[in-house]
Amino acid sequence: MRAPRKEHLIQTAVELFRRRGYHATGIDRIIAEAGVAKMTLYKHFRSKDDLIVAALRRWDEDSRRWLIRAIEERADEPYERLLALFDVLDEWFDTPEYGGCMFINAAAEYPDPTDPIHRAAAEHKRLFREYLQEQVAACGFEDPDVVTGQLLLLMEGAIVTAQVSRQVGPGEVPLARRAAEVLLSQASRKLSA
Amino acid sequence: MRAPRKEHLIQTAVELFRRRGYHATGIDRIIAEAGVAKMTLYKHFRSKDDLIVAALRRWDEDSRRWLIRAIEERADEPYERLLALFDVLDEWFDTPEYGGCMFINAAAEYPDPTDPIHRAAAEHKRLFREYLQEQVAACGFEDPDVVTGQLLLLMEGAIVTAQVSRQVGPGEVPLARRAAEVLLSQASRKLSA
DNA sequence: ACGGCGATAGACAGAGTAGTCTATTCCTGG
DNA sequence: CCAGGAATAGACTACTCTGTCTATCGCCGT
Repeated sequence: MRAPRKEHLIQTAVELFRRRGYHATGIDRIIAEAGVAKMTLYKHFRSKDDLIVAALRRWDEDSRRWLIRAIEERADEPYERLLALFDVLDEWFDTPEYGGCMFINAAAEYPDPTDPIHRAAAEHKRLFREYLQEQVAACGFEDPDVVTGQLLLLMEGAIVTAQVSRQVGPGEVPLARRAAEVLLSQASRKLSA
Repeated sequence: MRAPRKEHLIQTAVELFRRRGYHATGIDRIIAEAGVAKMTLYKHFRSKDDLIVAALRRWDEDSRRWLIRAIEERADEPYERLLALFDVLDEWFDTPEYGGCMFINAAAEYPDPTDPIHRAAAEHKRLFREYLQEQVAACGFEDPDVVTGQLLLLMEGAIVTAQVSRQVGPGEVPLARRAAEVLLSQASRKLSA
């Protein structure tokens, strides 16, 4: 085995940071949960911040992969995928331990935009935007930047609203989905398919 | 004077929590910045959490007042106010020390929805929704809940995107505003005015 | 069977945390 | 001018934090 401890450490860190937040999660808690010695952690990571960045990168990959796969399981056509995105969000929000988006939360706790942690969060958003924009472009919209940006606004809005106003939501997602349908139907396309 | 120290303390706490976050801001820092003794703080607040809640309530009032006033300075008609909201957001995002929404950030650092801090954050969102819904209702939309909810999704989405992807934004706000225009124009009204 | 290496537990440093307490000082009302 | 109450500085408790260091243990291949 190469570095199963490192992997396990990152995995544990992801879970704890997601559930409890960054400042609120101590190193001691992480190593206890991972069943690993402190020196092992500091052999693999220079600092806690370093571990946070690693956790963000790992969750970036995992969550994007999961999200994209879930979307593509539900819809083959790019246009339907844009709407399926919201159904997948719904599924996510319904998990009992839902605590918002790990990357938004990271940007909240590390406000300095030049901080590596904040940058890692921003990078995640950039990468998901790339995927979404591909789908939008495949639909033949005239202004894919605009359409993508608007869908992302609805998505982020739903994520945050579901996080802050937990119980209230009879469903932000149906709202977001309906809004997306209207926006897409009103956006001009290069050719009518 | 009745309790100017308490007021000043809350004001200082608001600024520090907004700029640096909650866990990252220590009691010592707050009293130093406010030029106040520690005992004075604990005479007025039972705990740090108590102070956080007080700061959130204060900022809830101040920010809502500021936001509503800014909207109503720009537009007299409810319909225009719904759009003016986004222009006001733009102004807000353009301040150099912009660090996102204090309430979203609080919900991120205190994920437990039963935590008084989290609840104070949710309460702010609820109260602003009330105002917005009045404006929407005044426009005569058939389903004011839906319209309000969709506008809020765009608003929250813009707030978060501006926070996370700082530099990138050639403007989430124009996007959000255009989306709002489309959604409003497509929503059915009871009577055509 | 044994040597070596990597992980272990856990002590430790140094700073920082929230919150309590005391002794002094300052300011105000009578 | 003086008494009283409130705010002050700052010591202090009891933890917790990140990060370092050491001494021991266990497992591996040879």
